[in-house]
Amino acid sequence: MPELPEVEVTRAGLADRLLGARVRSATLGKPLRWPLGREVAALSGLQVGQLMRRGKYLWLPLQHPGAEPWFQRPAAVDAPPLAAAAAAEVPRSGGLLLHLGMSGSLALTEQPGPAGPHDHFELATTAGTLRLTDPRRFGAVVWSDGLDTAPATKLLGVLGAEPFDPALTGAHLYMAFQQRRTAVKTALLAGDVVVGAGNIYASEALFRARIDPRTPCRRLSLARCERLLAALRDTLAQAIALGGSTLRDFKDVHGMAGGFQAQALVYGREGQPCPSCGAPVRRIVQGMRATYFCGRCQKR
DNA sequence: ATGGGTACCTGTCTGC
DNA sequence: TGCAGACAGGTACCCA
Repeated sequence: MPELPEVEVTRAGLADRLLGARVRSATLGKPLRWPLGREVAALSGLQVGQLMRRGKYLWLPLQHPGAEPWFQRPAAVDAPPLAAAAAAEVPRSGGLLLHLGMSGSLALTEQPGPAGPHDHFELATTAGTLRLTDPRRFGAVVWSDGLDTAPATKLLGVLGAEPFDPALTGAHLYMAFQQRRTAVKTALLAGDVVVGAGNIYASEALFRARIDPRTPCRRLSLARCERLLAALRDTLAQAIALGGSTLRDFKDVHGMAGGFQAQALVYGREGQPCPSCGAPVRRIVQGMRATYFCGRCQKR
């Protein structure tokens, strides 16, 4: 489910509320994509930093608040033994890397009800309880000591550019695509050139750019790469403004569905008239994923 | 190295 | 009504 807009809507809804909160406890449900080790038991007392997004991942920094002045003591006297004891019990500062997979969503509630059968991770904090609901369990919660250490480096290192990075240009797309023989839709989904477009927004952006999703990357001109990047940015920005897309599972942090799916021009609209020319929208399968497009408006 | 297919898991919808 | 099968927003991994 969650593509970049849904993850960004989630981040925006959580960041301010969680900033500075202290972890009370962490609870695991059924296993997710990767095991979260015994770090979970030692998260209590850590303080939440600025929630960030990279691609479809969220990074929740958790820092040891030892340097915080909420509890004053003569540091010179007992700092060494206390520091040694803390180091043995509490993980080094780091954070949780979260992924929503296909069906995940996060909610932060002050008074959470009992956990449901699809609630697989819970972080109780002084700002409320953060809960990950994910029926298909393709999502992930992983501890990393930092963004510059494993496993964060491994997971994030393969990601392409952020679509809204002002340094990213159509020329970058063009150069990267010159090396590729795959269809442009497949390349967008792969996310190693530009991140953020999943199955919905890849189809939507290609429609808006009037590019046939089957076009081999290396056949795209510079002008069409520029058009594609602009269309991708427009599509993602519109989706973020509308709270993302909800096909079935996605909810924002308040439990509200997104609104973009009603604005989809081709995704999920097989046989319906193209909003531009009226020809029936086609559905094909690329890389075992459905692709929707207009065979008349979108050119190879 | 690139690129394709497989696997992970559960729920919902369709057609017989 | 029951049931098998297809399909669903992602992505790491294995093999050609």
